[in-house]
Amino acid sequence: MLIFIENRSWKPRLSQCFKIAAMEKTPRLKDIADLADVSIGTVDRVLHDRGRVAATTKEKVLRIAKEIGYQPNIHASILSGSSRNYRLCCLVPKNGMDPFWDQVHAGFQKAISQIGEQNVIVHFEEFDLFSPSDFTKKVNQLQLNKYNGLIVAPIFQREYELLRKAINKSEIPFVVINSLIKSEDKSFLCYIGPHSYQSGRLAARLLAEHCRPDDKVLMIPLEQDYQNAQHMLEKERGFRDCFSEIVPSVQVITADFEAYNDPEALGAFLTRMTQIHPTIRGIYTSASRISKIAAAIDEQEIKHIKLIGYDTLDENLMYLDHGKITYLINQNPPLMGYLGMIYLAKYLVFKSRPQKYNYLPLDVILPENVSYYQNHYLLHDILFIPFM
Amino acid sequence: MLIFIENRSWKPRLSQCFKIAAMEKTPRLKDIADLADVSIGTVDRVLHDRGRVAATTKEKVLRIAKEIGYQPNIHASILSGSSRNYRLCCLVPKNGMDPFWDQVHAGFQKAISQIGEQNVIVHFEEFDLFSPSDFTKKVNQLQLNKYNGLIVAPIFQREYELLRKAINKSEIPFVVINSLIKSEDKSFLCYIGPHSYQSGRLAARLLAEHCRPDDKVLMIPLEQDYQNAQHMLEKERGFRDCFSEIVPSVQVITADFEAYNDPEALGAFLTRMTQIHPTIRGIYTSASRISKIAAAIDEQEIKHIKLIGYDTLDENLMYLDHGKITYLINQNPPLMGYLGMIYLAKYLVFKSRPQKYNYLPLDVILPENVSYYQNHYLLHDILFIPFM
DNA sequence: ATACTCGGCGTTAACGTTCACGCAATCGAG
DNA sequence: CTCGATTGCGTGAACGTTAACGCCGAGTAT
Repeated sequence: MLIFIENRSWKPRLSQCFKIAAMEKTPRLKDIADLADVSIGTVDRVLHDRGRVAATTKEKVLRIAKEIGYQPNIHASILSGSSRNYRLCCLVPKNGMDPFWDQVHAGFQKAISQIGEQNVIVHFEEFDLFSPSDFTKKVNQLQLNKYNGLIVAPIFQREYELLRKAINKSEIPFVVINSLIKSEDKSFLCYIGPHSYQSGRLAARLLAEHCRPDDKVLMIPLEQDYQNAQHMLEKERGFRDCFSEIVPSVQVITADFEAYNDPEALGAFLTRMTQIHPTIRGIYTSASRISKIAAAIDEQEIKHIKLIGYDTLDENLMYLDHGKITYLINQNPPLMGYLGMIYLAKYLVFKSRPQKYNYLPLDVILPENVSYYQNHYLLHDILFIPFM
Repeated sequence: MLIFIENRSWKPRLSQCFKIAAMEKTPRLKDIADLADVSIGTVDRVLHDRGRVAATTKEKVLRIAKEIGYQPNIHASILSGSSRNYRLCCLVPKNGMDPFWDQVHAGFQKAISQIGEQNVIVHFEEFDLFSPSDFTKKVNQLQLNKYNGLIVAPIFQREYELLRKAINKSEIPFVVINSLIKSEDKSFLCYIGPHSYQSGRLAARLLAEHCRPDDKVLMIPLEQDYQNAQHMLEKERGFRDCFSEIVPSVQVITADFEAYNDPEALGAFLTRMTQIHPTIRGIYTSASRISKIAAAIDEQEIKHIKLIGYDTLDENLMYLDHGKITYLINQNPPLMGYLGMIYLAKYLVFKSRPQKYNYLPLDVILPENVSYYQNHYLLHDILFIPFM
């Protein structure tokens, strides 16, 4: 559809003259205003729903805007509003305590470096990954009304309830990352993180391709109190479902071992398991600690056993290179941090609402393609993008 | 470093008052101008090297700009220059002839929809994927001086030479996608496409994990005149290198079959091969036509044979779902088109020079994670981003 | 001496959007 | 009937950068 807009005056700027010949102008507020016989200010009030406009005028403006396909000029918008600013708060596990969360923090930093120009200030409220009480403490000292938005990792299911109620009362938008709590409450702006069930299925598929009819596979979560972590249970469910669908004859054995920081104990445990179940073909760890298994397992036992786990942590990569770990599944922690912050900032700055559920890609990693998934590949080039 | 800038007047806009308390302003042209005792116009001339400035003034301005860490405001810059425009030309295989290139075109379209605001006009000059002479014809009717930039897929090694010389004479920036021609000439702005050698290695690794000592693997390129396509040769080299490094006892057999559109002939050929080499464990196709093998191969023969190939074409996905194809490697054709255009546009609009070599990620695809790599995942959210 | 060119610099309109402010008309309460 | 509140709308400054234009003075050619 081509609409002729009469009222545009052309000054003899050379480049503009060229432009007339080359392409039509994109419609502006002014064009809507002219067509609707109102002022720019009125159009702006309509489009931003700032009230003080007659119902008929409003309708007319909206109709015309739609007809001529108005799209706001994001650059003008930012430039104009460049004096506004927003305060975000990140309630996440401490940086420097856990390699997984360190990578998430790297993603945050990447996002911050890109949205800095947009007048977004980020405050970190970090808690101890292994201490529910520390989480509660940080929640209590959080002054929600100081912020325009919140990013939260609901690591502790029960303790998180407290925060949720406070957020709902204050009505600030919040983004949930890493895991979804089973709850009726869907008031979050969006979720960004792995699809745990699917992730378990993918691991199963990779192992299943190697299994013969009477093989067994071992699942060792390596997570403290994993029965209380929703995403761990989902992974196990996916893992088992996939096996029972594609190679039902293979037996899946779950056996957790929480003292994963003691290599000798873990080694003894693994030796015992392989003796009881000599046809074990693969071992799956649903946390990111598969390197603990690789370190503890006996050189001989591993010959015909495939190890699979999560994330490109340095320890994991070492064993992947040595061939002790066969596959890693990348849950892309930097992207989680990056997108969480970007989406929230975009929502505040541009009022652009993200998809509600954003499942991160599950990348299968082998020594030959690992380089593409390290160092936030692609995030280097792709920056915070203004769009509505 | 904190610099106090005296001369900024503050109008009583509430949000701005808040801002003073919250953070320092980022330096503007005006701040440089004040410190250097010149006008904005002069500073702009210096920074854009538009001449007409005394050497001492120029030096002074540059020094101050560096000292206060001046970064141009990209939004103001675009807004101001929004009347400029740029013309790009895409010299690529026709849309609608080949599923791989159709996906590349989808990436182009995505990029166009995002850079449209930036006043970039894209013209397509499409040639027949299977006709070197058509390529030459299109090159000859191309008026290079009409464009500010070029994107080219050098499918035909020899015929491409002609174009290269013309480009070099005209000195317009050009982006090379899909494959790198072995040539001394490195004058292109950047390359975007697969790392063919590494791609072959990855395929080898995936198959090798399934091989026992005396197994064999079959490589069937399924490409017309594949000896003349540089990237095909690279893939084969990578494939063989990887096998000889990690399981040297496995024999790699290359056997091309160009009549790949005749399922019966291909089926007969495969039956013959499996009879001659009964221990074949896997078949690798270095073009994106692995579905042809899946369609032609006998149900019985495939039981213990893993098929691996490239790209998420519909035909390939069907056989992946059915379990006939075990792995697909995604070379991400949409991303190739997308980035090619984005990088060129960014270079023209923002003068930001991309990395010279951009190798696309090699994603391993199974039925459980295929959804993440279809429909240009992520490109939906991540848009053309202004940055310098 | 006059008419130029041109180096060096400042001024200013324009890009499209936002939002505070202010004016006029209308409404409702006293 | 009057006064304050509210509704509906227009005006214009501001955001930071770009580049056309024009002025001044020094140098050069006639």
